Order: sequence, then structure tokens, then C-alpha cells
Amino acid sequence: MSTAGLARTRVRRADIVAAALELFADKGYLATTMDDIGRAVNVRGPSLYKHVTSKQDLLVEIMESSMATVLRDHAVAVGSTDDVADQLRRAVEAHVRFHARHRLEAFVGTRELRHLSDGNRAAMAARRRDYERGFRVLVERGVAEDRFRVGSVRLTTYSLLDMGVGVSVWFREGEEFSVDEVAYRYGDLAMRLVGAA
Amino acid sequence: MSTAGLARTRVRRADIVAAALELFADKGYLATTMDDIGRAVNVRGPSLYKHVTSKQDLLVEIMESSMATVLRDHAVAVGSTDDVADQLRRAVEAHVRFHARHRLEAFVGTRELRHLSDGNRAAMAARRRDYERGFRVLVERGVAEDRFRVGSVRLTTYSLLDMGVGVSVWFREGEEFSVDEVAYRYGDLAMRLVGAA
DNA sequence: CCTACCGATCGGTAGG
DNA sequence: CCTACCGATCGGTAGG
Repeated sequence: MSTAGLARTRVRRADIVAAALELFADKGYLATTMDDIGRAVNVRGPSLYKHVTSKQDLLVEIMESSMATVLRDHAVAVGSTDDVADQLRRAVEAHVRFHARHRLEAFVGTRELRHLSDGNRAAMAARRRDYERGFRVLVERGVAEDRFRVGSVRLTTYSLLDMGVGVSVWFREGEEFSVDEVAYRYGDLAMRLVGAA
Repeated sequence: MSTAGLARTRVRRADIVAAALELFADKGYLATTMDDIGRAVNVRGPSLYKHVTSKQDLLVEIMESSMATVLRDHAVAVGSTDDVADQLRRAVEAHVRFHARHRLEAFVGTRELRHLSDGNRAAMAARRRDYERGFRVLVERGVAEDRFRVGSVRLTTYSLLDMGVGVSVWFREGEEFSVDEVAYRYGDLAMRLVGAA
């Protein structure tokens, strides 16, 4: 009776993080309880503390690992060519691909920034600014090299970034567009925005 | 001693809503307590219930009044001309103006949607979809009338909307751009996106 | 408009 | 991995 052999008995840390991600995205960090997360992996809330030191830790892990992913993808995209227009196009494609593939991480990343502890938030905010600077630098160089024509580097950069971030809100795998299709189309839109089309 | 004549004694409902708006934007709805709001208007938390029926009510009031504002501005913009390109341009300008002028309302409006009670959330979500449909219809008509050339009506519409929403995140009165400047520039960007420039 | 307070929730710890 | 539980917080009410 007691060992009825329900579902998974063994809880891995990765399962906990995955469950937390989904709950944070759905209900928000503050509204998600350790019991909620436990329930999603078939244990009681307190049992989670064998694998995790705090709820905050889960948020930090989610944010840091996804930030590492975008930064790496961005570096690869920009490093793959010397042509500014191609660099910007590929950077936008990578940006969009990330926001489509890792919707929830992206969503939580921007939505829950304020619920990181002070130290963690400062560090994450700095990395986010670095990421944004990467795009601004590309737009600036494109203008300097006479490849782009923009009204304002700053506004154009914000637009490129915000368009891509928006993808994480509506994108669903297996619907009208594939990840690649969305990436390519946003790459085209980016070229129009900078006047390089 | 007791009547040292501190600051405001009379608390108006509008002051409470304004204080709630700022706190919701800064800390988030769940993280804001009635005591926080009370402190901002120089009363104790429980005293607020003389003017307000619940914390939820404050959120509803903020969201409904700002939604009414955008919808009205949008209608005026679209109704001011018959030319699709001008209509879209003015709709985008109105959209951006709203997100610049009412940054906090816009911010709270998208960020705290999930903390509305079920009925309220459904109603607000429906009005938001109506608003978005207004833009999609304009893009569609522009394409049908051969004024716009877009890869995907849906993605282009999302881009236009998301760019404008992004303004509420970074815009600050009295910095590099005025509200009107930002609106005009985003109007130009919109024309580029739909291939009408 | 205030103090006192209820009832419920929640992160995390104790101690198996 | 669980139950019991601590300590703190919070929305809202009572009753002036």
C-alpha cells in the first residue's frame, strides 16, 4: 500500500529548476510557493531544500544560465562575419531565436529582475546593459560605414531589441511560424529599420 | 505638540491611486502592501479602506482608466484621416505618446495583468486584443491598397506594438527626447517597417 | 483616521 | 523525503 509505485521518486535538481521556471513564468516569482514547486515534482515543499538553498537561488540560476546563453549566441553571430549589415542581421536572428526557443526564461528574465536580491540584480542588470550595448555598437558602426541610415541610433537600437523581446510573449512552437522563420523575418525587419534593405 | 501641522491631512482618493501606481510600478503589485500605500499618503494602511474597497480595486482602477485613455487616443488618431499610411503613422504616434506620457500605467498594465481577479483579467485582456486588432487591420488595409509591402502582417503588427510598448521602459521626461520627438521618430520607423517609406 | 487584532499564507528549519 | 512548526508578513475588519 505504501509503496504503490506512483510516478518519479527520484527528484533531480534540473527538474526542480524546470518546474520553477514554468511556475515563475505562469504565476510570477512572488506568487509561486515552494509547495507549488514541490507539487510539480511530487515532493513536499520542505524537501526541496535538500537540493536547493532557497527560492531566490532558483530564480538566480534561471536568470544566469539563460543570460549566459544569449551572450554566447550573440558573440557567435557577430563573430561569424565582418560585414556590419550581416552582423546586425545575424545578431537580430540570434536574439529572436533565443526569445522564441527560451520564451519562459526570457519572460522571467525581464519580468522578475526586480525580485533578485540587490547584489544579484545589479550583476544581472550590468550584463543586460552589455548585451544591449552590443547592438548599439553595431548600429553605430553601420551608420559610420555608411551602410545604415537611421534617425536615432538609440531609438533604433531599442526598437530592434524590443521587437525581439516581444517574440517571447506570443511565440508558440508548432504554430504558424517555426523558430527559424521568425528569426529570418525579424532579420528582414531589422534591415528595414536601419535603412539597409 | 500633537497638531504640529505636518503635511497634507486630507487624503483624496486620487492621491491614493497615484501612490499605488508608483508603488505597483516600482515594487510590483504583490510586493506592495496597503501600509506602503498608506505611508505614501501619510495615513496607516487600514485607513485606506475608508476610500477604497480593496487593493485589487486600486489595480483595476489604474488599468481601466489607462486602457480607456489609449483606446480613445487611438480612435482619434485613426479617425483623423482616410489615408491608410497616415492612419497607421498617427496610430503609432498615439501609441508611443501614450507609452511615454503614461509610462507607469503602461508598465503596470502589462506587468500586472495576471494579478487581476479572473473576471477583471478576462475583460482587460479582451480590450487589449481589440486594441491590437486595430493595428493589424490598418496594416492589412495598407497591404490590400498596395501602400504597404510586408513579409507578414502578423509579425509586422507585433513589431509595431512592441516597439511602442518598449518606450514605457526607458522613456524619461526631460531627457534626450521630448514626447513628441519620440512619437514622430517612431512614426518614421513604423513607415519603414511596413515598407511605405 | 487610529489601534488592536483575526485568519491565512509562506519561506525556511528541526529532527527525524 | 516527511511532519511539525517557528517567525514574520499581510489584507482586511472591529470598534471606536
